[in-house]
Amino acid sequence: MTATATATIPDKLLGWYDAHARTLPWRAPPGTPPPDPYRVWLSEVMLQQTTVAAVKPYFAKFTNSWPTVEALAAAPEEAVMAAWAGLGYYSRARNLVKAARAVAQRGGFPDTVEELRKLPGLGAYTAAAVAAIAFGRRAVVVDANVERVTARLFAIAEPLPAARKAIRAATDTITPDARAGDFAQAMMDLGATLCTARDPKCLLCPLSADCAGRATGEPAQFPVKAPKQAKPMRTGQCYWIERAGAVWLVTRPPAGMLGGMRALPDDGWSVHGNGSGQSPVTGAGEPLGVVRHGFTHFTLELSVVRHQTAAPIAGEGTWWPIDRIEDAGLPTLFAKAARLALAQSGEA
DNA sequence: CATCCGTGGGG
DNA sequence: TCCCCAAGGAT
Repeated sequence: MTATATATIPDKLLGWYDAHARTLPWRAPPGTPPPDPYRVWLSEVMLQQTTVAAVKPYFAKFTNSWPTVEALAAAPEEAVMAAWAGLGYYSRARNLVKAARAVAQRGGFPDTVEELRKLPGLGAYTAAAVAAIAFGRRAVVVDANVERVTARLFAIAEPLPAARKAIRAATDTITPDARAGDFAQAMMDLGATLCTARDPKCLLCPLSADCAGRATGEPAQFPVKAPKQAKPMRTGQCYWIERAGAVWLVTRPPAGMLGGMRALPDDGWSVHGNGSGQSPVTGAGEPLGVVRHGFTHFTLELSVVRHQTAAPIAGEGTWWPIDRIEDAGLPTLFAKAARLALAQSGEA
């Protein structure tokens, strides 16, 4: 019997990873010393529910502006929020600053899952990933890729999210003591490139002979998921208030939707079901059009209304130069609204 | 355990 | 156009 025939699942997977690992800016090649924990942590937080392609330019921008966790800890939160604009899930950016300051305060990153887990923004997944990838700890790393790979490998038929316990236990049984970081990344690479959600490429998979899901003939049925609810529609207004080449911007409350981000003033659509239609300025505005934007749990149709006024504006805010609007760090919804307003004034 | 929290790309 | 999905976490 050959070594290949008796190789274990982790051995086969690590062998595949040695030959096929993706090259990524935050990653060390297989078998080489681990990368800077700061870069591992930063990339893992950015990658939460976010694609590799979307993360790459942000990772470059952040490591360029703030090369170390100490540099990030010293940065104004406002600058970090603005740099994060467009990446989504903005509580990540707020927690990023908090965690960086805690790490700088204690003189470096903790190197165990238990201690990492205490940092804001690090849950079970991220704490395990950093411990394994940056510190070589044996940790059970389960993200959406691993969930899918493991559910197929063991043909786990229980639907998510209830199946998470069984999936974690099964992943634990195949996680090796050595090279746990490479193993975790190998599972994620396998899920991202071969064991994909639709149309898994079993013919190229190093684990196909071991895969109970493939043996069923329909590996793509795993993991089984509960049906999803339809997204409701909400409507609202936002206001492009101009005065002398500047536009009125506000900073949103720290918690809630787009929390802590700079924004155009609006009529409260994110708090109530629909917006009130109530402008912060008196007088009739000029309707510029509608921006449609999909959030996780509802779709928004946001009407953009222009006001030109010399009157003071109620509430806190700042007059932002319109020719520097790109630097305001607006989240995508308001960047779209601003684009609409600018296109309209270009025609005027 | 359920809900909230963004965004862009692919089928 | 619409739906699904992606290196989840906090409450």
